[in-house]
Amino acid sequence: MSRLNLAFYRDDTLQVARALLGKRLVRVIDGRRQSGVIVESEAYIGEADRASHAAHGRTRRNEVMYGPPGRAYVYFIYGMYWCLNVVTEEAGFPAAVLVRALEPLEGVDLMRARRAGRPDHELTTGPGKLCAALGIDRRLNGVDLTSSEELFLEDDVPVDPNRIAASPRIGLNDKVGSAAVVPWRVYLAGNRFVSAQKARRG
DNA sequence: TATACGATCACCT
DNA sequence: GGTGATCGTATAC
Repeated sequence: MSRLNLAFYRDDTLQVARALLGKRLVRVIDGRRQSGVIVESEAYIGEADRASHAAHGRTRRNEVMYGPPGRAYVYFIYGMYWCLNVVTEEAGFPAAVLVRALEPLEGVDLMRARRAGRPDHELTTGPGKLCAALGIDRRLNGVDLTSSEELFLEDDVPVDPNRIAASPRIGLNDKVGSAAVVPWRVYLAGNRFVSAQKARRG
């Protein structure tokens, strides 16, 4: 299994969002691997994207998005959840892909322990859930995914492009205008680990 | 210094 | 269908 390299992340963000589907997200804690296949992601592209954290320019919070590609951008939301992004494109241009859902593969026992009381099919079916399951928090913000020993991505089995579906991104405020409707969420159609709260398009 | 709110989730009816 | 939890961040005073 080979690790994704810098060139993978430096690419066009929408391309990376699609290419991440089927890749393996690996978290290593105390030498134990916990991993899952990415089945859902969302692209956030530049300051012109009004739904992006970079929509109002560079701040201490979003500065990792402005840095080199291949870094983890981990942010805190709603007072209790963490979300994981991978930074894309050239340094200086703020763009990233939010990892929204995983199909668990390795270390499921550890994920169950961190998500006590949740059934297996709800361990990683959302951006907050997967960070809880894999023990991802602010300590990993800015980590270089091309060299880190605790968080990285690997190649896995190729995905049939025909299985990739797209939809508007989830959870955006109406105030972001047209950014709320562009189909920058992508996912593996039919996969049971795609996040699916309520009825949802796509 | 104060305040409003969010790239969510779980639990309620 | 609706909403409370809970706090870092941005922005307004």
